Amino acid sequence: MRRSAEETKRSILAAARERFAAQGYDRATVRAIAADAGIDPSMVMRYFGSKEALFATAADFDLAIPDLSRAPRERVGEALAAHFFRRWEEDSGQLRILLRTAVTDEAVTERIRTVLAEQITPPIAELRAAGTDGPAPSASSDAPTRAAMVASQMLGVALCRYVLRLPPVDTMDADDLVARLGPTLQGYLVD
Amino acid sequence: MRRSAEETKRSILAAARERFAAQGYDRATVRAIAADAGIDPSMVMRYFGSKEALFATAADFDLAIPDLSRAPRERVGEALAAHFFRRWEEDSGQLRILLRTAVTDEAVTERIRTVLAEQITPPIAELRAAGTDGPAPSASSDAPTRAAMVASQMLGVALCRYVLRLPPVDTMDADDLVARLGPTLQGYLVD
DNA sequence: CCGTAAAGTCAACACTCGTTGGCCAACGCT
DNA sequence: AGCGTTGGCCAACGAGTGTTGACTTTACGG
Repeated sequence: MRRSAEETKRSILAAARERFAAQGYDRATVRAIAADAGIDPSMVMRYFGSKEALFATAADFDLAIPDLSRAPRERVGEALAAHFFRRWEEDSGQLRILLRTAVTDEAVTERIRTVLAEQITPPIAELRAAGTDGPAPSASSDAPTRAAMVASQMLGVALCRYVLRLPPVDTMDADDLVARLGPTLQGYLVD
Repeated sequence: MRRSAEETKRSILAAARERFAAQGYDRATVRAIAADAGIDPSMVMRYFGSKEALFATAADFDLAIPDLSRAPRERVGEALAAHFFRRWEEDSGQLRILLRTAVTDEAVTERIRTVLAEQITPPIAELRAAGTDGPAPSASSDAPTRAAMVASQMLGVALCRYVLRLPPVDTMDADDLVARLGPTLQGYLVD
């Protein structure tokens, strides 16, 4: 009994997150994760049951979206971009796991679809409904399309910055990126 | 001797492209590719030497970039977006291979960096140099940054449309996407 | 102070992968 | 017809994978 159970469990989880983020699901082997955590591979199975279960808990995090109602209407795009980077810069591991595994694992892809539909689209629809004052019918809402355009730009820049490490996006100041992405998101949000 | 050598070779290559595009490098097994081509796995080695060599020839294609000098200056963004989709819609397989493997294979990532630096950045630098009439010094050219922003948006929308199949981007008309992406690229290109 | 449960190690299983070498069969030529 | 070349298959090897069970060591409580 060197370490406590909870302590070892956290150690395994941390090593798993790092490996999954750096190498993706297939190339991150249980043996390598165990070696990083300083224990035997069998302990991974003991504490998490299977590699897939380990990945499930390692990839179980929330990507909360802010309320767009605050922030001046002319700068909502910039505010949204800033929010994303504020979250990503403090922990890019989760995002790297998401992008590295989404291209292979259908479950992760489905999760992104859900986040887009349930967490990104509604605030945008609300923002646009608030824009049209009065009982404007806003016939066929294109909020899903606008949300998807926002997602495509943000996923793209995240891919280039954290996964592909494409210069000069990978080394730019987050502030500079926000300044450049702001007008784009603004265009997608409010035309 | 059922088929000619060249015929079988093409058959293997076609199966390989489909598998690599759909599953990425690791999950596209030599055995599965051989089964798709209707021959024995050993034939793959005979004709291509190794799995990595097979991948190299399967992923060896050019992503040519158009000349931005034509097209009216106010619509250069839209023209560029249209060009990408014209190329992608006729053969999305190559692009899927690129995106699915770039997140795992460092060589593919490096290839993207090279394309960005040698094929995308120069035309943009030239476009901007042509914009400033006269001997404007254009002190520190931010063409690399602008090119990277363009790349981030286009890679992002390609990821969403062809790999993640994120609704509604995956089913939208290419024309509609071009219309929405045009202003964004325009902003990145000419401020 | 000893027994017991927890924390950890070890060796192995069953499987899949890329890869190899030997064998077989069909065609084209003289 | 005979022969060599060529396209193809079969069986197997060696390495690496996730996973399992039995064994060993450590700490703690009566």
